[in-house]
Amino acid sequence: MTRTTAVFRTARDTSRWGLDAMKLDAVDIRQAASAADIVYEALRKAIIEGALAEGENLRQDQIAQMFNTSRIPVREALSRLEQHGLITTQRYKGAVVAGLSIEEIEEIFEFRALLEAEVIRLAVPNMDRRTLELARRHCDEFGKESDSAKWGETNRNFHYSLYEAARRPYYLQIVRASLDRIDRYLRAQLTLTDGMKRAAREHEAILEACTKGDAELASSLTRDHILDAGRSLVAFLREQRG
Amino acid sequence: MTRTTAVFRTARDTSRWGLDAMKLDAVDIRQAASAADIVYEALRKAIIEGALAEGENLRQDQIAQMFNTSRIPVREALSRLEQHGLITTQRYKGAVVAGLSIEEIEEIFEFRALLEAEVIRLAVPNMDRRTLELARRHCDEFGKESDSAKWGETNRNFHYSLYEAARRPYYLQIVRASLDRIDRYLRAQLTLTDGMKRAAREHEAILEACTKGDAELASSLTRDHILDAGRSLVAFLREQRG
DNA sequence: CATAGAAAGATTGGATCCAATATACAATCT
DNA sequence: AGATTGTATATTGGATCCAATCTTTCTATG
Repeated sequence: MTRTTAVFRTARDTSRWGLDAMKLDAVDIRQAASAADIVYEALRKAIIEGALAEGENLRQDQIAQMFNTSRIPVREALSRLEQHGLITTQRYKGAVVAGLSIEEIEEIFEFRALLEAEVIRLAVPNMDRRTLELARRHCDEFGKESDSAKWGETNRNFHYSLYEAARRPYYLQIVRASLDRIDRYLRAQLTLTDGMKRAAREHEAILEACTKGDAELASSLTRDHILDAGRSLVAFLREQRG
Repeated sequence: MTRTTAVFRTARDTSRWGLDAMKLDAVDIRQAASAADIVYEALRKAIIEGALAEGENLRQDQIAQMFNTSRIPVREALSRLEQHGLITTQRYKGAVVAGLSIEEIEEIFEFRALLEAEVIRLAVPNMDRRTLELARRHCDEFGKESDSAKWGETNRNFHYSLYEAARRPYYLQIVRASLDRIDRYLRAQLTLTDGMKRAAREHEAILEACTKGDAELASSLTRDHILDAGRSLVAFLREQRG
């Protein structure tokens, strides 16, 4: 391992040798993921996609064995998940996948509507041809996917490709976190209703407004898109939960 | 320590004995803070109040010794601080108190204006007499305090006492996190300018609008209050940083 | 038989130890 | 001298061990 480091250290200064010719990417080796990063990302993905049911118990030892590591990185991953509201923990009792009440879900949708409507309003003036083309490609993906996991991914890609143009990293971080919290419920509902077709239509309309440069229209469409999704999800859950 | 635990364990089941008569508060002993909680809160407070300068190095070992504990709880505390954006860490290099660029500060103020204006709009219809009286008391505190740490605390108390009425825990969590990030800069500026007097006047106006039940006015006053503070802070920082 | 209380097992929180990496500095070569 | 390489030290990441607590099971007793 010491050898490996030495190799990279030498490789990093490309001023001499013929290294330039090798066209190595300027990857910063130090950003390599830690064990905690890997565990965190895996658990986050599992929770978001609904692979881990809400209320499910997360035992440190068990997770550690899954990832062939000790409990220390697992604890750090769990700590991060708790900060993001994806799990809840009790001292000496452990962690469970967080479940959301219908009221909490309603609040998050209301919040997202406010935030994302503003983000896209700020984004529209900055959208260049590349952004719109990228969003167009994501938008076209919707027709093809029926798997809810992939659909959810495409949904994120579409919205974020537009939101990026707002150049508001802090807003986007919050948007991401709030979507993380309700994505499972959204995906579960989309597969069981005609929500996907409806969402696809609304995405088309949003993209069109962006292409025309109509920030206000894009904003209000986004707002309605989110509120509609929230309403039908809540209706679905009330049915399901009784 | 074992003795102490035994005492608590016995005290917890109040079914027997004459404990009911003692009118003990129903404090859940299990919520007692862990070492990580204590370290986290202390560091968070220090960063928010500006006691720890931005860029300052946070050594795990050093902090552990300060709190008479091992590095494990310290690591967890640092992890939480990083999730909240109060510090930045690099693998094998450690943690430093996060600094914000002027652009980032502007973005956070813009974000807060959007969010808090909405929160207070939602809150006004729910404000009862107790809420308004509490806010009034906090508002009256402003005249007395000139210490920036206490002023900052009073400022939070005032705003949150109104925001609570919105009954939107998720919104409030985000509001709190975004204020945490810029509080240091705000406090530093307030002590050096006449910002405190101005803020006090604006607080009076906001409280008055709430008392009258004018949600739209309270919302727009809050929005302006935050944007004004942001603008003068940014001007101050541009001066200071050159 | 039901239930309070105690013992046993499981699980988390924290301490200590080892490994991996970074930084600072001395040694060496041109 | 200046650059480069090796080494020593400091610091973080991860593994293992112990203590504190929760949960379950068992037992005694009414």
